[in-house]
Amino acid sequence: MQGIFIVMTTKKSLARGRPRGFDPETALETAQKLFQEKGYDGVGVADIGRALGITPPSFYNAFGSKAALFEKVLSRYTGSFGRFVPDALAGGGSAADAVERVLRDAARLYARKEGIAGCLVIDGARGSGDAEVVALTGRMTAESQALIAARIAQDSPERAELLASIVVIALKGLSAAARDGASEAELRAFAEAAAAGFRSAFTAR
Amino acid sequence: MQGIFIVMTTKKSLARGRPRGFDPETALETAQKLFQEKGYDGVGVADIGRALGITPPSFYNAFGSKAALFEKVLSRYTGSFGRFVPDALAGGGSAADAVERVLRDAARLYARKEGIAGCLVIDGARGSGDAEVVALTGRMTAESQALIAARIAQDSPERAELLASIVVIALKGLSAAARDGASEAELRAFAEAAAAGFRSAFTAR
DNA sequence: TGATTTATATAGCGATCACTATAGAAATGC
DNA sequence: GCATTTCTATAGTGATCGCTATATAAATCA
Repeated sequence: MQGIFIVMTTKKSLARGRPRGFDPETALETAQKLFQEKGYDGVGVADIGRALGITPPSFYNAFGSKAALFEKVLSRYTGSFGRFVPDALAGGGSAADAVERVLRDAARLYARKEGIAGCLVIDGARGSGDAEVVALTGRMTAESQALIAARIAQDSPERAELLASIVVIALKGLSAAARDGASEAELRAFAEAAAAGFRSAFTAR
Repeated sequence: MQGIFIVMTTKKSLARGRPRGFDPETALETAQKLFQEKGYDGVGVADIGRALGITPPSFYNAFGSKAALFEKVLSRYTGSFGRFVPDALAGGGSAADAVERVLRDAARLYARKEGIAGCLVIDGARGSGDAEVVALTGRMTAESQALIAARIAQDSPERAELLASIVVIALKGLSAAARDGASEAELRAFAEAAAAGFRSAFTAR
């Protein structure tokens, strides 16, 4: 009897002690919006607490630290919104076709919607004074770049690294421009041009 | 007699009072390096004072405020380093040729040299909590975009605005990537691809 | 020399930051 | 009922931020 319960409850705990007054998943969603609007340094723990209706001790009991919360938010982000990169790469056609899908999707997804614009991984910690979170987002960007390079390498193993860096620089331009208020039409126009430019670099030689 | 002196000395004053213990022009240069390394929010007045060997009262007596100093630094920046945009636009050939020069020069100039990378106007205040300096750099970026649009309009008046936004998004990508540590080879490869992409967008239709 | 002007340094202001010590509230196990 | 466990709020920690009040040092003018 007991064994069954133990197996079924390894996740949520047996609800001993006072229950939480807020939903951690909702909290991650709220924190993601805040981080994406104002950047890592622009969001204070007090801001998050106010948005969630909780006080600092509850925050630290649930998440450990501001940096740890940001890491959880980033993980959630790459698992949902950020899936468009591997998804676009997984489609058919040449590497140039795959890159074109990546850039077009980025233009569509990065465009401002309800106050949110750009990529949290690329720009969420940009300019932050916290070296730890800057390094974290840098590693995550490098991981996406590696995914892109791996796809390009299927068609052009020699120049995959350099060609992938071209795509990532374009994504950084799209994210920065979106955060600066560029319209979706402008982002789309750039994505088309960048895709054409990539195709010419990809085809050349 | 007095009138002549007044006209001749509106700038440097007649050296009444105790003279400055530091050179304001050198201070602007030092501050520019600091702002470009760490961004507006990343540089404290104490940092600048330490680098110049002066104390806060001297700083505020000379520059008024941190934001005012940043504005002076930006003005100095656009008059020297930032001249590459109007200079590249002023050359011959088509608008696509002019844009290609802009992008190539940006790749070369934005690449990290002595710890400095990217564009101070584009990224110097990115993510800052100071709305005033963010608005200032935004206006300055818009001015450069207007210059680019004006050149494109000579060849393609209908689509000049959208085409100019493509160029600025590319510049934002170059600046962000340079600050993230991209090599000059990567920046150049992107600039070539972006120039080719712009040419295809410019020629189309 | 003495008054005036300007720049300097010491010290500290109020605000904000991430974070925490302490204690009380709300659940379960026995 | 009572102990245990967990989450909660009040209040405040030390550090850092941009900036300044006060007083003094160093120059010129009369």
